[in-house]
Amino acid sequence: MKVSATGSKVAAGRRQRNARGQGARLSDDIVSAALELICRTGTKESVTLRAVAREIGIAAPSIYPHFADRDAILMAVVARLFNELTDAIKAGEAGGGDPVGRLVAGCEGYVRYGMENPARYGALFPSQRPPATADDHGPVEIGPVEIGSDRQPVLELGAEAFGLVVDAISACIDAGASSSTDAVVDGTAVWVALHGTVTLWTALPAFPWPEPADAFVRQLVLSLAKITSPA
Amino acid sequence: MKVSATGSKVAAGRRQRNARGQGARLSDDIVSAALELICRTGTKESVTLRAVAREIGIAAPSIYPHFADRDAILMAVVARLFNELTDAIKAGEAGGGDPVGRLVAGCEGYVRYGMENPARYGALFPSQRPPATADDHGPVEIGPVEIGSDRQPVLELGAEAFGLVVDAISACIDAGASSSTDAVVDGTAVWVALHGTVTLWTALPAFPWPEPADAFVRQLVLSLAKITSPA
DNA sequence: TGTACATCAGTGAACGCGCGTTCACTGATGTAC
DNA sequence: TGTACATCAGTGAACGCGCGTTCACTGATGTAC
Repeated sequence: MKVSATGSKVAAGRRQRNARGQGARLSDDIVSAALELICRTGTKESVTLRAVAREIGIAAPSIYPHFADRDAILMAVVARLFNELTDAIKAGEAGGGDPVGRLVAGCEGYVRYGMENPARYGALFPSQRPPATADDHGPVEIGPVEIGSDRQPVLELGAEAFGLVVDAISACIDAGASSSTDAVVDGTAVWVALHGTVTLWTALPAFPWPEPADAFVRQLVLSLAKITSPA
Repeated sequence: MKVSATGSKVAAGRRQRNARGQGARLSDDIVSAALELICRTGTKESVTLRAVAREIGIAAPSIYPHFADRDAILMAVVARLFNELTDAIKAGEAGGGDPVGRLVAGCEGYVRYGMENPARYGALFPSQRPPATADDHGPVEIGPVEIGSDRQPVLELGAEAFGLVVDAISACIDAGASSSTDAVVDGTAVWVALHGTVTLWTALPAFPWPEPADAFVRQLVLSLAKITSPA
């Protein structure tokens, strides 16, 4: 018998009705079930109202009092995942020693989280790209454009994770270990490289990636954060 | 009236039947229509057999003699897109002068292609991530895992583009302009950074990205390719 | 203390939609004799 | 030269499925009087 983070039962046939006043627990179970589906299938696509309901053992319409639609569920999932990612960076940093060690270890924590949880990491960012305003061969009439409504919140939610990287670089600058003159720009470069590493590595596992991953990440970070005196 | 690359008509109501012996033209039109859908919607998801057929003006079953299934269509689309990406890199390189200039310009061409054609670039790589063998909170029974069948070919198709980057770095090494001792590993680092730049930039356009993009890319490449004497 | 009532936390059937896929078919065009 | 036939390049109707969403409903539990 599986038990959700909130303690109520999940996925074992018909679910036991929450006690009066505890209706909100279903909200957590819905988010957990959506995350479970993402992990099992590797894609957000699998999160349909009916699949979520099936996973929990409720009727599909029971979701409506808790979430307006599919996007609202995904938004809650993304919020939970960004917390996990931030925690992974912090846990990494805690294992570093001096500022450079902390920066590198934090970035390794980021990449390790993505590598070990590819489905979770992949769910963090919107997969739908907006049509270019003038995509070649494109028709004049662009048609109904549905920007994923979970696009903007990613920025707010990801700000903390990004801030950790920038702060770690700033600490290196302050310690005289980095020649960077702009922690934000160089933090952006580091972030972009970490993201590319996670997404390409997990998307193309058959590519001859340099092993071990930690050493590869370390080199990336030392270069892009302009570290002058590596620990 | 729109005309496909092969000269036959596309999307204008009922399509005119191909002449005897020219049946293969429909194959190209199917791929073009799938690409058109991807560009218009920003996601491969929109490529359904029925949507493709609607786009061309044929009946849905008419696709079967040309493609076994949806994945076969997408595979053909990806092949076409990798050629475009490779061309973009080559066009960039052609605008560079010395080895370092060519490397940087080629990478700028890569990123420019991705930025200007986010839907096309996004379609190049499989969006589905494989479930981790031991995703946390995951159940013991993993369930039916559908690895996107377009996963492996990406490697072969992308090999040429990746090779261009590696060769450009090798040229820099040979010219004494790079302290790299492993063009493949450093090429991987560059590729990962370019990929991260394109995907994050287009996914999160509201992020305060450093402008101009070309200068950002240039810095990334100079650092990761260990260029010692920038042009 | 008893009881009527309100509220909570859902259920179950039904709708219309787009999808992949199958099946038997159609009509133009080339070719063998 | 005529004509029967094979082939090509598709069509149109139909199937069963999962989906989002709606609607009226149910049954347990707390609360006012």
